[in-house]
Amino acid sequence: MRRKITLKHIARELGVSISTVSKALKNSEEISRDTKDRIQAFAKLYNYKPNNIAISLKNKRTKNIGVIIPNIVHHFFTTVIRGVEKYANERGYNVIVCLSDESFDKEVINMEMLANGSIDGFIMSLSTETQAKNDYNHIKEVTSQGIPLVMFDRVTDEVECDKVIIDDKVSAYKAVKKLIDSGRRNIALINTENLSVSNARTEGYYQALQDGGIPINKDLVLTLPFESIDEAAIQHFFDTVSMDAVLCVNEIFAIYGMRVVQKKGLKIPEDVSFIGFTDGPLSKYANPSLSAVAQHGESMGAIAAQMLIDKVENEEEEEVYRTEILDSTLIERESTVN
Amino acid sequence: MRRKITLKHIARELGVSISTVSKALKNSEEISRDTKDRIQAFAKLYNYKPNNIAISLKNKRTKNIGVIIPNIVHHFFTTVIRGVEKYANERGYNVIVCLSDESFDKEVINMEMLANGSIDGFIMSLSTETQAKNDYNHIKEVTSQGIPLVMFDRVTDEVECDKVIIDDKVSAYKAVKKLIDSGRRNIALINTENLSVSNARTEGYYQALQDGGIPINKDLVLTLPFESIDEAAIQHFFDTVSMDAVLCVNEIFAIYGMRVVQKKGLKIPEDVSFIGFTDGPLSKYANPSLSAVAQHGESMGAIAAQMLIDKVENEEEEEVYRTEILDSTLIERESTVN
DNA sequence: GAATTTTACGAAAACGGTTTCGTGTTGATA
DNA sequence: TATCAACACGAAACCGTTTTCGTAAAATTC
Repeated sequence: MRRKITLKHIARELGVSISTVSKALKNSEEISRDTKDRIQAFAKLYNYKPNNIAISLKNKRTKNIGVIIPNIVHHFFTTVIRGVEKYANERGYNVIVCLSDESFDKEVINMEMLANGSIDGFIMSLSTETQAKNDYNHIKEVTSQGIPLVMFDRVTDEVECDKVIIDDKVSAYKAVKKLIDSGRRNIALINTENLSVSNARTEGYYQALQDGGIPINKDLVLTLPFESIDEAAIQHFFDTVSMDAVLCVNEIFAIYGMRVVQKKGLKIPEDVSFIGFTDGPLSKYANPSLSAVAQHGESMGAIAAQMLIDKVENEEEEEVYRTEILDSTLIERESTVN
Repeated sequence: MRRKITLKHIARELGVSISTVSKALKNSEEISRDTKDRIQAFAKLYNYKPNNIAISLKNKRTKNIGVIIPNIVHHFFTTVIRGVEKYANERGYNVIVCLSDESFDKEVINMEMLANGSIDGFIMSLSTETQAKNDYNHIKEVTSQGIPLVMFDRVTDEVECDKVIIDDKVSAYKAVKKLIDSGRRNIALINTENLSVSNARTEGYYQALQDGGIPINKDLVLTLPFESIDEAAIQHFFDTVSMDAVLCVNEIFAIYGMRVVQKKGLKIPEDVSFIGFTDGPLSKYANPSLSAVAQHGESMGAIAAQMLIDKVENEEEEEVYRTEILDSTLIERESTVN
């Protein structure tokens, strides 16, 4: 077991000082060609690589970025991570992933753990619990220490920092408008409690109906607890309410809704159109395939990473925060008529 | 912007030495009650937290574990990460995720980056390119430095380390046997090139046919390039070959296959049964829902993390390596008859 | 009251690097 | 030949901890 070699080893072995070795390996002008050659050859032979931790301590830079997300078993977050990872890697950063599991406490613990020197900055999306509690002190604590933060998707106005989001209201608006334009009048909505993005989508839904001159009917809105598939509630909803289109704030609700509707002998999209939020494999491979609002998670992740690293590397910039609003795309598939 | 406070600050502020502060905060017997109280109160007031990097350097322990996977936009790997993260977190470790993107080069770069002190050990699953190349020097390099490694799912005999896998051969065998027992005779297989797990599953498929007294017909096997959905090839396969059951080495092939079969007017499962590998949301929400071999990624991740951390923390144990073989479960849904 | 033991703290080394500054040798210049 | 700059290198500080060891002063013992 060859243990990692250090500058000290090389110095001792070659009878020079540590500083000389360090300089030689950086090809410093201060060191003679001869000595540099000897040292570089030796280092190469023993595959010397500087210790990241020591460098981090010296530079007060870890080249790690912390990503805190509520859930990783969720296609959207997964694509965001991929975007972050790809971009960060290109700029020489590693990504430490922490899952809050939609829990406030875990979010706090994870942030505190990473904030003590492990990372240069955070990228995060709020847990539902945090959004419900509306308590952001742990986050303010971190930003007040000067640690850069970029929030994405599930954000809050309570914290001043860079943000990258899609305009959920406009996205929902456009989706509903599409349904109206294709002649639908009884448009239902299945949404979720306590979630910033769900609320924004709901606003867009109402706005589109209003602008389309369609009276609002609260019976057409089914609100479910966070992403729990309450099968009975969904069944009951479709049994008691009649509609010709449904907008769902997530994929699962839509997929499950389509099942129920099909079981009732209705045709999709002829009798009922469906549009889901957050395009993922489920939408793509559903039968019929599901029209969906694509959020482009990978770009979102890459942009968040770029904003973060730019801030990390530009020391003492003026404290000005940006909110980047990304376009969403309505991907039309079999569950809607063209 | 309150910058992070250090021992040095506290020491200067209170007119004591750094060592005294350090000891006081650890409640050392060496320090008088009075002094300890003063220091602890001060530290609490300014929310002192020791710097992780400095501790890592001192202890030669980072409390980070590196996870290298080919792809994160893949439900199975996602569940594994979740398992790793949950377990690791409980034991006070953070998880650094790197994606090889199925590329040999990225796998090498990521490992080298992390191996220079950033992590205490690795958990990894091989990229297809690495498996195709059959070159594991980067991995041997790391293990020879004494860095603990646990491989999962896509493993190789070429590297000596702990492993955690499911018995893909047996799993496939059981799935095919199930099909045979339900009366199917023309059982097709859709697999993929250059992938250890796909090969093992293929072996199980052949073995089950043989043991079931069913002659092997190579026409019933369609081999596709890695996870690319060659729609034309799949279409052609189902157009030219007739079968009454299909085993697929991944979800996507199965889902897509079911589509093609349904479009041809055949009924699932009456005319053709389908079983997929790696149970995920796609299988669960497919229409009809897809029977699948569940790999229990989350347990796999948790077990891998446990093996790794145990090794990391048990310094100089005898070098004995274990391979943990997990049971898979055939989850029967609508795509097979009971 | 002298010798010894506690008590309570500080100095310094160590982890593995980087970097500033000082200095003994050269070789060139006047 | 005396002076001085250039060269090539080493000492030491520093990043933020932990930990060993040394030591004044106070307390105890005889």
